[in-house]
This record gives sequence, structure tokens and C-alpha cells, in this order.
Amino acid sequence: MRISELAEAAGVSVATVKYYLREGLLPRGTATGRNQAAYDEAHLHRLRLVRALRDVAGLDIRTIRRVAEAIDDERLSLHEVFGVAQRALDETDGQGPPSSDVAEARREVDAFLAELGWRIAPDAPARGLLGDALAALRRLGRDARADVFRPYAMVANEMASWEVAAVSGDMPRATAVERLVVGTVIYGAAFEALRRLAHENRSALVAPAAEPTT
Amino acid sequence: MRISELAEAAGVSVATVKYYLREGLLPRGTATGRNQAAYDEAHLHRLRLVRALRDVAGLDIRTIRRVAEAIDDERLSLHEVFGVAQRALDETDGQGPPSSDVAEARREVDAFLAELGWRIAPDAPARGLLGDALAALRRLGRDARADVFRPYAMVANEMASWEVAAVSGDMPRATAVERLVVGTVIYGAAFEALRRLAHENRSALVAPAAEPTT
DNA sequence: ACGCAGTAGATAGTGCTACTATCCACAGCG
DNA sequence: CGCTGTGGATAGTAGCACTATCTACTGCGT
Repeated sequence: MRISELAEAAGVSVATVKYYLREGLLPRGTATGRNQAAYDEAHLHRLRLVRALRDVAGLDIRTIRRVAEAIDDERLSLHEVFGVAQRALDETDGQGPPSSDVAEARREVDAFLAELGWRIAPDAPARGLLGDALAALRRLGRDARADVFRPYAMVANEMASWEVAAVSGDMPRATAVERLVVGTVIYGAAFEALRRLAHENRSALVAPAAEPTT
Repeated sequence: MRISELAEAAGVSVATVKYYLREGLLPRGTATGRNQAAYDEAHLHRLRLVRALRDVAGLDIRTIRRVAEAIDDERLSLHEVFGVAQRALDETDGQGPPSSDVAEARREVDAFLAELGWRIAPDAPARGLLGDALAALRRLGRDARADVFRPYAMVANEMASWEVAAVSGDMPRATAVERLVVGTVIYGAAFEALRRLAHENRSALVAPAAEPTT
């Protein structure tokens, strides 16, 4: 198909498709002339993936490119793609050296994770994010320790087991890797929405009965 | 304290504090002269909240202002603050009319939520987000139905019950409301990090044993 | 055979966000 | 008395995700 058909099918403008081509989010089509190229179903699928990652999960273009590169890199195993994707998703833009309370919180988080017995790379960026969250709680006056996260960790571990189980089969690598990324990112966004809905639900249950319009 | 002390204590520049004052994220200090104002612990706390919401949860300034206004509005009950916060968090920037597959997905999500028996406002923006996620899954070639979210909904409901229970006590409104917001937003970010860490852990468990460095 | 919509590729411009810098008149303080 | 700091205002900046425009060309319908 031509570029305009590709754009139309994915619901974006031709200019946007060109932009994605420039930025390496989308591989170029096979040239059929000096100014003509053909795109196929794989391009359409990739384009839809890019839009889902942008619109549903809110990822930025640089992150999407890194994730796409990990998906395309045939040398990476499923587990390695996980690692790359995680590092891509967690923009590791820590500029200065962390202040002492953040450093302390991160240390406690590391100890907590070790106690859980989880197998996590020492440089996984999500460690830092969790430490930052703990430090933020303390700055806001809560005397939280790292194990306030324990129930959340149990739940997260269960959810992760579903998603890994849904993928670690005998399907071809490309399929498996894509399911993995989509599962992580799109289901993550879906869960965030469900969490808000559940909050509203539980909050309604304990709220005093709505006042009869005075 | 003076503005420079306030800025120092929160780890931001004086210019940034002025910016937040302009934007209404931070109430002005009490004037002690034509060009002098005093800030207190409440200002420092609010400033830390703003930074936590920005740095840890990644909220934008407009959202933070809306959340802060809901916190400060004494007329709002706990449950109402939840509603306001939720609507503030989910930037409802849907421009055009949704395409037919999105509309269909949203309808199915509504039916699913009704089946769960959750009490949720009909206009809760998170409904749309969940529908968008479902539509995205389908566009990517999965034949998902709304009840693929069921296990996630169960988990979300349990987590929400913890957070609501931690707040619906006899504490003063200001304290309760702030705990609520912080719980929703900061724990949400923490959970996201934990989910990634758990993914890495579960993925390591099924990965083929690491090759001995060749 | 002709002309025009469509195309590849490049470069420049736009709108938005979250600051950041500069300026002013003044004021506290050593 | 001067100099750093202040409140308040206005203007500028960097980064992002497009979007618009331009050039040179070309497939395709008539």
C-alpha cells in the first residue's frame, strides 16, 4: 500500500507517518521507484503499536523507538527484551547526586527487595523510582518504611506471573515479544484506569448517603 | 521564613517558587511589607507535595493545581475530592468523535463495570481510558473481550479497599484528604515500579539459565 | 502525450509546557 | 550607605510532537 493508504488505515496524517519514518519508529517501505515505496501489513501493525503506545500509555517518541528497537533485535531473548524495555520505560534522567534522604530510601528499598528474594538486576531503574516514592512519602511527613510496599509487591508479583505465563510459550519470538510489550504497557494503562474506578467505587461505599437535595 | 529559605528547604530555585505562586499552586505568603512576605510550614509542605506530584507521579502543572484546589476546598467531602481528583488526573482531551471501534469498546467496558456492580459515575473519565485500552488491544490483533480485565479489576478493588480504609477514619479533613491524594498518586507510582520489578523477577524465573560467559 | 495529484525527502515553523532570566522599585540590615 | 534580597511583572528558553512548505520527480487517468 502507499503512504497515504497506510496513514488512512491507522488514522494518522501522512506528515505524521513521515515523521515516524524519520525518527526510526517505523521502517521504510520497499522502494518501487525514485519517489515511490510500498508498505505492507507489518508497517500498519507497527504504526498501530506506536499509536497505542503514545495514546493509551502516553510514552514519548524516544521511548517508543527504544522499545521498537528491542522488539526488532532478533538477538535479544524474551527476558532480555524485558530488561531493555524496562530501562527504556524508566527515563533514567537523574541529574545530580541524590540527596541523602533519597539515597537512604533507595538503600532500604534494595534491602526490602532482597528480602523478598526477587531476582532483579542491581541497576534496574525501577529500584530508584520505588526509592523516590518512599522518600516522597517521608518528605510529606509519613513515617513509612519500605515494607509498606509489601502488599503491593505481592499483588504486583501475582499480576506479573499472569503476564509472563501468557507469553512464555512456544510462539514465535516476534509474536511473544510483542505480546510481552503490549501486555506490560497497555495492561498497565488499563490497570491504572481500573484502580481509579475501584477507588471511586470503594469510596462511594463508605461515603455518607448522598444528602437529599437539601 | 523567606522565599529563599522556602526554596532551599524544598530543593527548588526561587524562580520556580515564584512560578508556582503565579500559577496558583502555592498560596502567597503573608505580607510583612511592600516587598516582603513570610512563609510557614504549610507552604513548605504544599511545595513538597507539588514536587512529589511532579517528580514522582509525573503530573502536569494544571492537574496539580486542580488537585490542590480540591484539597483546599473545605466544602468538598472525602468522596467528592476523589471525584474531582480523578477527573483532574484523567485529562479528558478527547477531541473528535471516537471511531466506531472505540465507541464499541467503551460500551462493552460500561457493561462489564455494570456487571461488576461497581458504583461509578456515568461520566467517570477512566471508563473511556479503559475502553481505549480495549480498543487498542483489538487493533493490535487480539480478540480480547472486556472481561480480560476481570482479574485486574479484582486486584484493583482490593488495593482500593486498603487505601480507602487507611483514610476513612476520624482524622481531620485536611489530613484525610491529603493522605487520600498522596495514597492514590504516590502509591500508584510506587506500584508501577513494583510491577516492573516483578516482571523482571518472574521473567528471570522462566528464562533459560544464563549462559556461562561463553 | 499531458497534466496533475501523489510521493520521497529535507528543512523550517508551530503550539505547548515548565520553567528560567531579566528587569524594576524598593527594603531590610550590617 | 550600599548591597544583597524581595515581590511582581514580562519576556525568553529548551524540548517535544508534530505540521507545513518546498523541491524534484512520477504514476496514472484521459
